Order: sequence, then C-alpha cells, then structure tokens
Amino acid sequence: MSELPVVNQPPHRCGALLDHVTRRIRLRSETVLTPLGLRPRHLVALTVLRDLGGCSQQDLAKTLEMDSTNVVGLLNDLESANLIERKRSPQDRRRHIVELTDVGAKQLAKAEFALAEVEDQVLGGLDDEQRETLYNLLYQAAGHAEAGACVEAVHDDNC
Amino acid sequence: MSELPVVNQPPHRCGALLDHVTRRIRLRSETVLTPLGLRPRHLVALTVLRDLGGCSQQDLAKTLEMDSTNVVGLLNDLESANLIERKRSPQDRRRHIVELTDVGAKQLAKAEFALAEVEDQVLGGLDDEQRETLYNLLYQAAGHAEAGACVEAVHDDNC
DNA sequence: ACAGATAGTTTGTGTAACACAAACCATTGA
DNA sequence: TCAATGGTTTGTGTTACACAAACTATCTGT
Repeated sequence: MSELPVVNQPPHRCGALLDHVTRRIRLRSETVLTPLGLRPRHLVALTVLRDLGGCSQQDLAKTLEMDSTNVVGLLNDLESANLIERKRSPQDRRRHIVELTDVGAKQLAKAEFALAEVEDQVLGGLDDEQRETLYNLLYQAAGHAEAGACVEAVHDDNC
Repeated sequence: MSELPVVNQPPHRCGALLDHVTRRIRLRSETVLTPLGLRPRHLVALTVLRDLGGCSQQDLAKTLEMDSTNVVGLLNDLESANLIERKRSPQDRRRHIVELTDVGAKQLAKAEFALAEVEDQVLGGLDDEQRETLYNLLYQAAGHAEAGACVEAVHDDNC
C-alpha cells in the first residue's frame, strides 16, 4: 500500500491518453448518434445497463458515478424513447428496477454497428486483436471481474 | 455476453466503455490535480505536448481536436503558470512554437506521480502488465490518428 | 508593392453536461 | 407513528466547450 521504493513502478499514466482518445471518439460519435436520437451519455448508460442487467437507479448512479438527480433526467430520456423500462420492485416498491427493453437492446446494437466506422477512424492504428484486447482491458477495469477468463483466453484466440 | 462462434468481426465497441472508465478517472483526477493548479484538460494538453515536442498552436488544436480559440485560453493558463512557452517560429513569425518548459515537464511528472493512486482505484482490476498494455494501445491509437491528421494538414515542413 | 491568405488573439454568445440543494411523495421498517 | 429511503422535480451554478466576428502581424504570390 505505502510506497515501496522504486521497483518496477510503471511510469505511464493512462489517464490523459484515455481522455484524449475518448474525446476523439466522442466527438465523432455525436454526429453518428444524433440521427438515432442518442447522445454519447445515453450510449454509456445503455451499455452499462446491458452489462449490469436490471438494477435500481441508485445502483446505476453509483456505477455511472453521477448524481442521482441527473440520472433521473437521463433515464427520462431513455424511457420516453422506449429504450428502457422502469418497473417497481416487488420487494421494495419505492425502488425502480431499470431494464433495457427489447427496443433498447436493438437500438444499442444498431448504434454500435453505426459506430464501427468511428472506431475505425480513431482506433485505426490498432488491428482487430488489439482492439479486442483494449475492449477486454476496459471491460475488466470497469469492474466486471468475470472478464478475467476472457482476457486469459485472448492470447490463443478471441473469446 | 454473446459467444459468437463466427468469424473475425469483433462485435465489441470500445467507445462507451472508454467513456465510462475515462469519466471515473477524470472525476478523481480533478481533486488530485486541483492542489497543483491543474485541470484534466491541462494534463491532456501537457501530455500531448510532451509526446509531440514543440508544435504550433494549430497543430495542437488539430491534435486535441479543439477549436483554436479555446486552445488559446488553455495555453494562456499554462503559460501564465510557466508550464509552457510560446516562441515565435523563426521560419514563420506568425507562428508560435509551443513547448513544455522545464517547470512544465516537472509539474507533469509530479501530476502523474500524484495520479498513481487514482489509477490504482479505477484500474485496480488490472495488473501492472495489463496497464502497460493499455497504455501502449492507447498511445498507438493516439499516434495513428495524429499521423492521419498530420498527413492531411501539412504542406511541407514539420510533422 | 499590393492583395489576399494565414496564425494567433480577444470578445462575446450559446449549449450540454454535469454538481448540488431544497422540497416533495410514496413506501418501508422500527 | 415516525424516521429513513428511493425517486422526482425544480432551480442554481459551473465548466468546457463550439462557433462567429473583428483585429493584428506576418507571409506569399503576382
């Protein structure tokens, strides 16, 4: 935990680079997403929702690290576009269980398909295997520990 | 997740995940960077500047994909903190060559050191080797896109 | 030498994506 | 019954932009 004197401390911080690459993708994504009535933030929410399955709005707020009042607005957008559904939890009727609708899942897939070109532009320096590695690293970092198996499997072939 | 036995087409879009992870880092970075008088955007600029060596403000605007009027403000911040220097280009005195100062390089290193903990929090699911891989992938991706932009942009000289 | 393009700057306007606070309702649990 | 909780609405403020207009200094082609 505390500072071990310099052993194999990697001097490379990803943060700024991450920021940079993300911005490039987001800028282009906006124009691709607009015809679908979506914004990058919606995509993130839908993606998280897909990966998480149903969850409460609080869970979502925590995962997105957003203020819950703003999550409400975000979900209002998505719900009025019929991309997500808010169901009352039977266990605790104060709670909303937020879930992707079929329409939502389809729209997400559609958006991802449309974004292929964007990623080709920005991640053009990476071949397919590298992009898959990148995806897996991000997925794992985002806290889906199950990705471990997937990452392990990468070096022989894609999973 | 879907186990597609299919071909080589990677169904995974990184964009949303990239956005998500980047946000997590940026949120925490802000509090770490504030005592240093920096913001995440400054870090990105400094990083790019370090990787690029000296360049004109237009080059920088293109690399950052920011409007040049806003780049001016960004550089004003950095210059008044003595982190960068604007020198007139001898070849074309309209042009400013923007360069990291020694102070700037030191401050950048300091910031990166301070950000180690932040990345530990957010990228905690990745070991050192994976983080290095992530860094390299991002670096490569960023480099390619810059090269692409540069090819279009440049008439003759530096790139 | 002159005209038009170019690099940078300033100022000003607008917008999106937030954070945060306050007040409110329905529901839960002690 | 009463306090806490999940969600919602409204309202305020900030930041990070994009974009436009007008200006200076400088360069380049004719």
